[in-house]
Amino acid sequence: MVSGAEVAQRAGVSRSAVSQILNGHTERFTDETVTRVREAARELGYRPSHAGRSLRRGRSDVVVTMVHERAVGPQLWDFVNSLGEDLAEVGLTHLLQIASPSDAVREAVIGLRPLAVVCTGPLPPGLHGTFAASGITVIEGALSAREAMDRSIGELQASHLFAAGYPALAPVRPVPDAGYLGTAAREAGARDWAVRHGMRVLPTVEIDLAAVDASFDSPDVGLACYNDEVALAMLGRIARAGRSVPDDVGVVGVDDSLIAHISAPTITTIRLNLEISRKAMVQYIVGGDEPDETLPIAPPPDVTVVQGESTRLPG
Amino acid sequence: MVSGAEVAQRAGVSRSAVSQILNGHTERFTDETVTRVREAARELGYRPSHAGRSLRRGRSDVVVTMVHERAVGPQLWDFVNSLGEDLAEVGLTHLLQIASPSDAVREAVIGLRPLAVVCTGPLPPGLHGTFAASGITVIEGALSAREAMDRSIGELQASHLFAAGYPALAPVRPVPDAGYLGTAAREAGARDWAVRHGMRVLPTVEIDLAAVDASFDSPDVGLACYNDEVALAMLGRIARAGRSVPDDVGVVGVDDSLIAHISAPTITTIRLNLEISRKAMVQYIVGGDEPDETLPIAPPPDVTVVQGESTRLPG
DNA sequence: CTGAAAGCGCTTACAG
DNA sequence: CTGAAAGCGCTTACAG
Repeated sequence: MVSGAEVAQRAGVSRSAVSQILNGHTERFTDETVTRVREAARELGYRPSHAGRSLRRGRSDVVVTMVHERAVGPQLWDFVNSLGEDLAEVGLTHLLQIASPSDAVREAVIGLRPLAVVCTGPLPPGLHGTFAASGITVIEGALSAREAMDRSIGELQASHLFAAGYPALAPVRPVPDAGYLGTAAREAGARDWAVRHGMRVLPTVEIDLAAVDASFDSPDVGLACYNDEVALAMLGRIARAGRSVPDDVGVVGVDDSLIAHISAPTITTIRLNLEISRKAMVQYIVGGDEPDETLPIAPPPDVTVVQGESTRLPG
Repeated sequence: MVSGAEVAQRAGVSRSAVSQILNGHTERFTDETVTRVREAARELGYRPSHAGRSLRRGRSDVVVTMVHERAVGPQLWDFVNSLGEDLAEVGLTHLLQIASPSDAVREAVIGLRPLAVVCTGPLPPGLHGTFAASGITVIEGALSAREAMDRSIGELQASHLFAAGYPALAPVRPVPDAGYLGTAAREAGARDWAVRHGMRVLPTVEIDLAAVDASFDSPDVGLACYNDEVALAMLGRIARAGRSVPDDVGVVGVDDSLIAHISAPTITTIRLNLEISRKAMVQYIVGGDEPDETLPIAPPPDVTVVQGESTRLPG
C-alpha cells in the first residue's frame, strides 16, 4: 500500500506538502513543486487512506444508503444510482448497505463514521437515536416524505380510474407484506380519494405473488395495484377468469417499470419523479450543520400517470 | 463520538484493556473486569472506529461488492443479500458500490482498503491490477466462472426446448445491450448445443425492451430468451401476432424471477443456484493469503429448468 | 515558501 | 493480571 510518505520521498518534499498539494491547497507552493508531487502520486498510484483521513478529520466522506427493500425495483435502483452520481460530484463516496434484521449489522455502519446515512425505509427508533448521537446525519424514509408520496400515488391511481369511467375501485396489495413499503398509505390514498368522489370501494384484494391463483370475480372495477408486479399478476388472474382488460376491468400499477411496458397488454402505471428529493438530500448532506434532525425539506410529491393498455382512456 | 478511551475511563481500566476485552481476548483479565468493561461499552453505545482499527491493522473488515448490472434482478439481489449474511457471520462488513463508468468513483474504494472487492461484472484490466497491487483480494466475474455458467444456461435452454419437441431454436437478446452481462455466452451455449443435436438454428432475435413491437413470424420455434423480462416481452409480441404459446412457439427465460411466475402464461425459466459459489467466495476471502489472484475455485455451474406454461412438457 | 510536530482511535508487543 | 508506549496514514496549526 503506497502511503503519502512514499509520495513525499519520491517528490523530495515533506509529508505535509504532499497532503496540502493533493488536497488542492497549492497556493503556497511553486508550480514546479506542485507538478512534481502530482506526478509522483500518479506514478505510484497513490490513494489516500480513508482510514487515516477520516481519523484525522473525525468524519469520513462516505454516505451510506441502507436499502430496506427485499427486492429493488428499477425506480429505486435508478434513484440510488443517481444519488451516487450526485454525491460523487461533491466529492462524497456513496456506498450501499442491505438492511438486515440484525441490529449488529446495521450498527456496523457507525464504525465507518459516515457523513450521513440515508434510509429507504423506516429505522427502528433506537437506531435513529444511536446514529444521531454519533453525529451522523440521518435521512429517513429517504424517498422523501415517503408517506405523503405514497398517499399521492394512491390518489392518482383512484383519480385516473375514475376519469376512465370505472364506477368501483379495489386496492390490491401483495401478501405476505414483508418487505413491501408503503402499502397502507397507497391503499388509504386510493380509498379516500374514491370515497370522496363517490366511487364504490370494494374490499382490498390480497394477492400472493408466489402462488398462481385463478379466482377473480369483479367486473367493471378499477384495480389500484401496489406496483407493476402486482398489476401483472392481476392481469394473469383476470385473463384466467375470462374477463377482459380494459373493458371489464382496469388495472393500474406503480413504478413505470420495464414490466409495465413489456407486458401484453401494457400496464397503465404511476411514475415517481424522485429527482427533486435527491437534490434536496445532497444539499442537506453537504450543508448538514444540524446533524441530529431528519431531512426538513419535503418537496411536493411529483407523480404522474403513464397510460398503458390496461385501463380505458380517461375522459 | 464515544471512543475507547471513554469506555476505559468509565470502567476504570486502561485503554488497552478495553481493546483486548472487547476483541474477545478476555483470558488475561478477571471476570469482574471483563463485565465492567462490557457494561461500560454497552452503556456508552461504544462502536469501535473503523478508521482507527483499519489504520492499525493495515486492512479493514470491509468487503465491497461492485454491482455492474444496470438493473438488478431478484436473482442477483438474493445473491448479494446472502453474501452479506455469510460475511457477517465471519465478522466482515458487506458494502455495495454501484459500478460507475468513472474510474475515479471506482478507485475510491481503494481508499477504504477493503479486505476484498467482489465484482459482479468485468473490471477494466487496469483496475484489476491496481486493486491487486494494493493488496486487495479481487473476485471478478463474481457470479463464479460467469462465462461457464452463462454457457450452461444457454445449453440447458436448448436441451429443454429440444426435449419439448421444438424443431428449431432462436436465441433472443435485448438491445441495446449496455448493462446486460453474458449475452454472448448464453447465446453461444444455446446455439452450439442446438447445432450439435440437429436442431435448426434461426438468426438471433433482437428485441428493444423500451419499444412495443408487434412483429413476430416464426411458428414452431423455441425461443431461448436472455432473461425473464425478455421472455415476457416476447410473449407479448407473440400474442399480438396471433400465435399461440406453447403450441406454436415455446419461450424459456432465465432467472426464475417473480415475473416468470406471475405472468400468464407462466414462463418456463432457468434457475441459477449460486449458493456454492457464495460459500467458495467467503472461504476465499477469509483465508485469502494469495490476495493477487482471482478466485481459483470454479464450482460446477448449478442450473435447473423450472417448468412453466410457456413451453410444452418435455418427453 | 516549506517542514516538524501533534493527535485522531485503535491494537499489539513489551514491561512491570 | 494490567498499563505505558509506539505507530498505522492523515491533516492542520505552528514555527521557521
